Amino acid sequence: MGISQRKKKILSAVIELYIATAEPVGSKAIVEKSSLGLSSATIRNELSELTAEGYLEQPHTSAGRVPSPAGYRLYVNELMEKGRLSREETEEINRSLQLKMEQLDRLMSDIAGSASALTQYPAVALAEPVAVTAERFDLIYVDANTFIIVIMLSSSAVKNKLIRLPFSFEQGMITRLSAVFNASFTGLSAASIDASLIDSAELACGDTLGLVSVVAAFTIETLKEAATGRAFVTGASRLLKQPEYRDPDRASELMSFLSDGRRFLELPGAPGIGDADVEVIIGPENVAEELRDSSVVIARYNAGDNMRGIIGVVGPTRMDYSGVAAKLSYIAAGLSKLLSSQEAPPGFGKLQIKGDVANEP
Amino acid sequence: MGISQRKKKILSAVIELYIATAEPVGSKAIVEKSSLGLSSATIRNELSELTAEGYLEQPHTSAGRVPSPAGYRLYVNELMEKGRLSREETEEINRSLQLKMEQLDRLMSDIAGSASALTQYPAVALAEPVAVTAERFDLIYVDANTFIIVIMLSSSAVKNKLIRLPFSFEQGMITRLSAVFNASFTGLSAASIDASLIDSAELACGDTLGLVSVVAAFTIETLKEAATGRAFVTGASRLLKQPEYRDPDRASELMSFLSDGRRFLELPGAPGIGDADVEVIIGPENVAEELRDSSVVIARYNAGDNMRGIIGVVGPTRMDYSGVAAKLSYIAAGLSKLLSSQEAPPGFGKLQIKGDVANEP
DNA sequence: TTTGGCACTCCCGCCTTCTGAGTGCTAATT
DNA sequence: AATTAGCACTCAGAAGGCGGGAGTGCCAAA
Repeated sequence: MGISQRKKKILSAVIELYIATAEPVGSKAIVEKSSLGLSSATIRNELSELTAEGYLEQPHTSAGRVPSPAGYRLYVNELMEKGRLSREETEEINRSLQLKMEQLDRLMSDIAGSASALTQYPAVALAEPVAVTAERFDLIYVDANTFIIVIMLSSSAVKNKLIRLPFSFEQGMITRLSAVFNASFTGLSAASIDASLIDSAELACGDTLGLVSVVAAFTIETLKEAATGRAFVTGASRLLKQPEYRDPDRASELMSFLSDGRRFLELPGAPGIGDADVEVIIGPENVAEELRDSSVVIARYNAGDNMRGIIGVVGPTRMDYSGVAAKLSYIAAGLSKLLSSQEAPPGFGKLQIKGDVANEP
Repeated sequence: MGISQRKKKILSAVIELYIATAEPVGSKAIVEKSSLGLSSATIRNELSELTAEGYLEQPHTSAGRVPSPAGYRLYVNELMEKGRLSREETEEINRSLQLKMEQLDRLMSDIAGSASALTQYPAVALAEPVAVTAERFDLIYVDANTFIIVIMLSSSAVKNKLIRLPFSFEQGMITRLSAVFNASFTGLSAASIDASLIDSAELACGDTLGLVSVVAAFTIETLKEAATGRAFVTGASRLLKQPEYRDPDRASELMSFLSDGRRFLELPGAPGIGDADVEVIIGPENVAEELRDSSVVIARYNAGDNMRGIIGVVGPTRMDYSGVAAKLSYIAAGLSKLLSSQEAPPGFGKLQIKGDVANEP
């Protein structure tokens, strides 16, 4: 059973005022701000019904009203106008997306950084773990004690390591290693690389020095690493600027939660109504205890089948849902496009360069 | 002109009590705690002299005494016993140092993490920028649209990137590129790679597709990247647990400072008395405005000539200098050893592996 | 159904008082 | 001469009391 149109307007007004001021809003404030031609008394009646219905709360008898989680939920689901981004904001986002792609880590932390800067709330960027295998091995002989392992993963990421050993080996051995690894270690998960596989590879190469073990160890390490979600948190200090976190205990609790970014993987609970690209989780809806009186806005990004992840923003329940959602959604969309395009790009590389070099006369 | 032995003892007592309780210490507390057989009246006399000499401060007339920066300085320089680490602590440190070395980034952030966990203050790990050049190029042909750039730097770090282009090229071209880059791009700084160099390289390879530009751009990017200091900050939230940062404004100020880790590079000001391995910077001695009423303990680490850096801890001036200094110094020493040994290691690789594989039956 | 009016509630900021820890000084003791 | 006991004094912080004012709820009139 819905509520009247007028009530919805009033509820929106309360929420928007509260978002702006962080203070309980009274009937008078609504009359002044929202221009529906009603008197404060009428508003009061409606307010008290909205309170009875659970959409608003009263901190104490003679205070104004504050939205309840249910109120926010209604607002987010039905009432909120989709925020629009200003020209400057989209430009800002585009700029940070166009940043260097070299390291995924760096990109993600930049993204988290600009999400945080843009929303003025702490932000988290995380990559969900994905199963990968090694696609291709290249071993580069540098000198008698040194070689480089280069592994290309099924995700198209490339990892490498310089190995310098206290004993020497021949270039031919490295070539053989390379062939053997390409033949028998590709397409495997970390778990399926076991001692017997290593033994037979040693046999195949005629390796008595343990080189196979060295390469295998790096392979395992790399695969495991790739299969681990990574998280980047930025802007935690912005939390302290919000009045609701002036209580150091509260702030501290949330901060500790934030500082272990991986805990964010717990969050995206029941995939919302139709799995919208942006999800809003309000206060008590959160599974994590520490977030019970904070809200989270999450956007998913997608890069082919090889990578997917989340960017999220944390703030007080009184949060500018509309603006934050719009920004995150824009960022996530851009990120998806960018990451997919890396897989099969336009003239990206070339253009990028010309610019770079030109700036370096 | 020194001060009497007894005064020093009293000063130490004040500082240690204050470190422990965070509250101004009175004459009575000293009598109870430190067991020199004196009455509170005697202590009071001494206290008032120490105050006159500037080693102590009085928040207000009828409060106890609090150490002044000068007092802390004296304590750190002369009075403080070198903290000893417990068995558990050294083990903890060793464990985190033995962690995977794969990524320097990861290692550094782990180190910052354990420094912070151990001291219960926020910690920063940073690598000072070092000039590097490319030492060796390897280009790996993957398929007609794809190749991998592998660059070995003078720091022995290896960087790579997968390049996928919307047009095709031949394997021979990649081979030629590789030769040309090894011939003319090694030993150069980012700044000395310019358009004319690229043009002549294009000529030398017969490259009309812009492949040279792609590789050159990545080279420049990589060199610049390597020449940029990196910073990792962890445990900022622990700050909020300290009573002196219960004021959200103060906390917020310091947090913002911390969140830009690079600002730490400003810190190690005048290389202290004899450039000890651990440096303590007390309150107003800090150049950075935001740190004027916080203290910083810094330890340097060194890894050959290729890398050096700092790990540091930030806290209130009332900080357990002795313990923190001991821990940082231990970590820095371990880090130096570890990083140098990577350059010319023992059986490191092999042993590491056997263990790893064994754990994976 | 809406509105003006009015009594009522109760938080918040302000002021006052009170308490107790701690000081500084003086006089007595060793 | 150094140390100690004793005592008056200071002052921050807690506790309590007192309006002011924003806001409510209800009633009666439009």
